[in-house]
Parts: sequence; C-alpha cells; structure tokens
Amino acid sequence: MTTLQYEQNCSIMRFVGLFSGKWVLPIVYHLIEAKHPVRFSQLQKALAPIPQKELSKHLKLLEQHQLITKQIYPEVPPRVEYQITELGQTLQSAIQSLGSWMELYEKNINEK
Amino acid sequence: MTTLQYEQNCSIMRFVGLFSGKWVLPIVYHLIEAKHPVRFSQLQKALAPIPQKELSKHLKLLEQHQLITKQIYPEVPPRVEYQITELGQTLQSAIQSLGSWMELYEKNINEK
DNA sequence: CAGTATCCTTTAGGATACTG
DNA sequence: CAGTATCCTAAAGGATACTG
Repeated sequence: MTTLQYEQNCSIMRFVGLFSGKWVLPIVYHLIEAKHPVRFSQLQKALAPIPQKELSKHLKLLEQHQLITKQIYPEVPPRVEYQITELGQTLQSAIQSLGSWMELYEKNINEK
Repeated sequence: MTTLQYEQNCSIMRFVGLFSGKWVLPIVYHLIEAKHPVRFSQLQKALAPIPQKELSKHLKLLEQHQLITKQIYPEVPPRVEYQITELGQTLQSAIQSLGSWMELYEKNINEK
C-alpha cells in the first residue's frame, strides 16, 4: 500500500497547482469583473505590465480548464474575445476574499 | 505623471506575491487548523513529501510576515514549535473558500 | 530534533523581434 | 490585432549529506 501523499489529497494544493503563476488570478479576476467579452489588447492594457507571452499562455490554459471561452471573429484586423465561463464565474467570491484579506493584512501591518 | 501599474495597485497580485510558492498555503492552513503549536517534525510529516528545505524557508518567511510565531525550547533534543498568529488566523475562511471551490470545480469537470 | 549547506534540474518570467 | 518564436536570467523546487 502506497502512502497517499498530501499533494494529491489536499484541495488547497490542487488549487495552488491550477492557479500557479503570477498573472493567472489577475487575468481570471479581470474577466470575472468584466462579465462581458474582452479583447486580447484590452486585457493586455488593463493588466499592464503583463508580458504578451504570459497573457497568451495563460489564456490558452484557462480555456483548456474551461474557465474562459475564446471567440474568434474573422475580420481584418482580427478580433479575438475572451469571456469568463459560468464555472469560472463561481470563483468570484473566493478571489475577492483573497483581496479583502490582503488589504486587512496590510492595514494591520502598517499600523504597528 | 507615471502610469500606476497593475502590479502595485491590485490586492490580488499583492496576495499572490505574498503567498507565492507551492507549499506556503498548505503550511499556513495546517497551522490554522491545528490551532495549537506544532513541531517542525510534525509539520514535515503532515505535509509530506514537502522538502525540509522548503518547510524551513517558508516558516522563516511566514514568521517575518507575522503570520506565525516560533517558540524554541532549550531542551535536548531540541524542540521548536510553530503557531499561527491572530493575524494569520484571519486567513482561515479565505483559504477554506479556495479549497471548497476546487472541489466544486473538480466535481463539475468530472461529471461532463 | 531541527535545521544548513550544497548541488542540480526545471520552470517561471520577461525582453525583443517577427508574422498571419 | 493577436499572437509566435527566440533567447536569456532568475527563481523555484528538490535530493542528498552534514551539523549543533
């Protein structure tokens, strides 16, 4: 019998695995807040100074994980829009609570 | 006027910065759940297969960030205990919501 | 027991240039 | 516009051996 390891058993660790990367949560959260489809260039501008490569890579991964959808419009110049899925939208309160906690924490640290 | 960048302005990004690292949230959460002081070796066992180096490094950082305290007992063999601070304890619900979301997500993905 | 120290490999991250 | 491709550096992560 193999020892079941913490890595596979802990939902927190699996979460960290799924959302590892400096820019992942910000991308997701921006799309959650936007609610409407957002173009690649809009995302890049909103999340500046995110490197284009990082944005591109994580959008692809998030789509694979069914947290966002990608819509390509065959126009010239090309238009590509990203939108949060219903499943992705369920992340809203969890991510919000991280941000709220951070502000509480900083307030606490600074007043000492 | 300099453009204020997303990195400094977004509490989510600052959170990600503070808790970056595969093992940080698991360590914090274990201490939150424990409530009582926990020895180094207990942590290592509970979070296996965490490398000793990672555990040691992150405990030091968490202490610097005032999220945990360290108590050294001058015994032989030495005993060192770590405990969550009140400030650290305030993370509980935020981290829990990450884990709960992860389980919801996995359930959703698997039933397709 | 509770760490350090060392070494090594992989990944993340970012700058820049190019393309359909 | 919306990406790729390339190159590079720094940081993360992990295995192992050693120490007060």
